[in-house]
Amino acid sequence: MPVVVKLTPKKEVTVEGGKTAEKIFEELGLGKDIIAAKLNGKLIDLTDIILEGTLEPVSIHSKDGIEILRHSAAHLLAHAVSELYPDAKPTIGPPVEDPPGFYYDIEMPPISSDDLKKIEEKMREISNRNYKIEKMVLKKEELLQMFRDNPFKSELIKEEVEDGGKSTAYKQGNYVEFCTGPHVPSTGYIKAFKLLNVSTAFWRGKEDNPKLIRIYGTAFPTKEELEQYLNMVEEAKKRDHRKIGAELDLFIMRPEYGPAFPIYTPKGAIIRNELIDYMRELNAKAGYEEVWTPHAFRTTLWEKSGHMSHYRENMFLMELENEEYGMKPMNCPGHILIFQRKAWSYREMPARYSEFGTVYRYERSGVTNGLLRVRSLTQDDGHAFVRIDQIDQEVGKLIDMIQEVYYKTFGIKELRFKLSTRDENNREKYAGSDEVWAVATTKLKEVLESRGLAYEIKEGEAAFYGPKIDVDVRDAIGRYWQLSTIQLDFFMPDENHFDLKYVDENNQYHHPVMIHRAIYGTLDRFMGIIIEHFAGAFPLWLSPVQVRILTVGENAVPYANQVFGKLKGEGIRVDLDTSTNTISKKIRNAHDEKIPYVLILGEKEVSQNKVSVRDRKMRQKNLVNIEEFIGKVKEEISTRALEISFCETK
RNA sequence: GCCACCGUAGCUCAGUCGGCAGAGCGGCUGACUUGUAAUCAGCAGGUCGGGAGUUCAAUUCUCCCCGGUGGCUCCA
Repeated sequence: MPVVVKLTPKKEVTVEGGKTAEKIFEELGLGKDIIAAKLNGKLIDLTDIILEGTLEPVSIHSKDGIEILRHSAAHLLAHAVSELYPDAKPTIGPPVEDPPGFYYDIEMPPISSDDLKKIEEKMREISNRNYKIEKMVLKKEELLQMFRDNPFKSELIKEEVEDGGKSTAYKQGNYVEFCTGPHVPSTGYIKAFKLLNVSTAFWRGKEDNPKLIRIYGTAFPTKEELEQYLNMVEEAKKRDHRKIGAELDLFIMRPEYGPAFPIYTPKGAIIRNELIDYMRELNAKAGYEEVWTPHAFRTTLWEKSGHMSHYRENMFLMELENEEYGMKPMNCPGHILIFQRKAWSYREMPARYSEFGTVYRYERSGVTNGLLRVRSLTQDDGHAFVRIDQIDQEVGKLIDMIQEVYYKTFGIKELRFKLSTRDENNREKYAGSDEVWAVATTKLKEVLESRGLAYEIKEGEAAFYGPKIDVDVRDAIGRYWQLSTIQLDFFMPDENHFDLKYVDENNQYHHPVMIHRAIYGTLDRFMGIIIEHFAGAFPLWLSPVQVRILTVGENAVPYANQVFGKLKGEGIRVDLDTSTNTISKKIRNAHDEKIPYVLILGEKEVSQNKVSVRDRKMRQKNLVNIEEFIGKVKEEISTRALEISFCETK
């Protein structure tokens, strides 16, 4: 029977079937980098016999090929562990796309980083033995017999293989894996790999299940690619906001007095305040009225809002004069009190309140992280109280706002939109009627789709009070963090909670829907993300010091003072370095501090009443008029330009 | 909270197989008065995260605690 072999998307040949994919490719003269095949679009092993269909070679350099390589590398890891620790019980070990690599969860005694080296050596040894990786097709009973000593694999076989059905296992040397494959042809294909770290995980992610050792590693088709990746990781570590935050003196932590309570220094506070000013402008444009609410309330409020029953473990609570108080973990109940102060007409909806509200959440000790996960956090919070027919328009405006902020103003392109819906099998966990959920979820979906945004649906991740759209952004080392959020809430406005109302044109009362939203998410996490995004080289409007004046020789000092005063008078954040350091040293310091522009003032500038401008990208424009420079700088600041461009030569 | 690793000067890090604690940068002082990515010299700076134990002697070994990092879990 004929097999159509697609050599490239355009080039096809037809060959006779009935032999292995490997044989077919070999006869067509394909190289050794072919490690698997695709039959009618499905990945298979080279050793599979092909009868008919469309067959494509899968190169180790392709996306599929690399995934197979990493999957096989995970097996190699489990194989090595099994040789070194005969009692170890491998569970699952998948490839991971982001960050690129793989892991394997194994039940075994805890290991150290020295052990990791040993395991890696053993992997190399097994790779060099170049075992053939052989596929075995086995009946369910045979598989259960084969893995009878491994309760994890047995559980998987019971679940995944039908009674009376068959599945596959792969054998390399004495090591056998229950796995559907495909895999590289032999262990010798896995050459460029490295084990990265060890942690723990729970079987199937449940805290009460057995604890497993998770070993992370990565693998690439070539040693060069592996090296390149490891270098990239090293480079990324230099952008870590904790490192840059200390170097540029933006914030400090004093864990002995307040673990995960960030303290913002003068320079960091400038960035925070610039971020606030910008968002304040956007909020005002979007119809939000800024409010302010206290940092603590009696727990009577938190009981009414449901926080005492749903969020108590994360709250800072205190008792005073026999009354219990709680630091606010969220701003919404405060905003609800503001909404409740008067009667509302349908004509006045939506009502919108915003607040840069600092909230306090007791996060478990192992989860905090620099500015990215803290216990005191300031949200660019806002609540819109809307009629149900206004949901889509309101959400649409927020999506536009998110896009403007991230794409345009900050140049952050890699956003991950998530639509979190309720778990349809557990409806009782959620508040509100089926109809309302259906309408709200559909509306959110439509808003995303009408804007052509790719999004992931996260079933079961909705808040109990309503579905939501979240936006995640990556940090320097590739972890995703949630920043923006748009949450629909039918719960707090209802009659069992705050019983919020507006009256319609027929004099009927309705509950408004609450939209909880934050664009940055929190100033803290957002600052962490942009520090890494810009690697500390902020756009001019955000830079704590926008211009530094450097003098060459003491004769230039009076003139430098004059220029300094002029820039300061224009509202530019400027400082002055008249130290006796060499000009080289002053430039180096400014560069290390990522100061956008430096003015170099020496004899020439003094005598001609000009300035020489050098930017942090080492571009320079000599002897220009001060006014010209000031004009351009002010323009870059007021337009919140992403790039510094004064020294650009066209 | 769980597991592994880590904690030495403001920062980056060396060091002690148990015997008076080191460097570079930064800071201070002085000299130099400088033209595009580190001028030279001197000085100061440490309860070696905290507590307990073993020891003639602990920064080093043991235990407990605190904190950090990476994961896991959690994340209204």
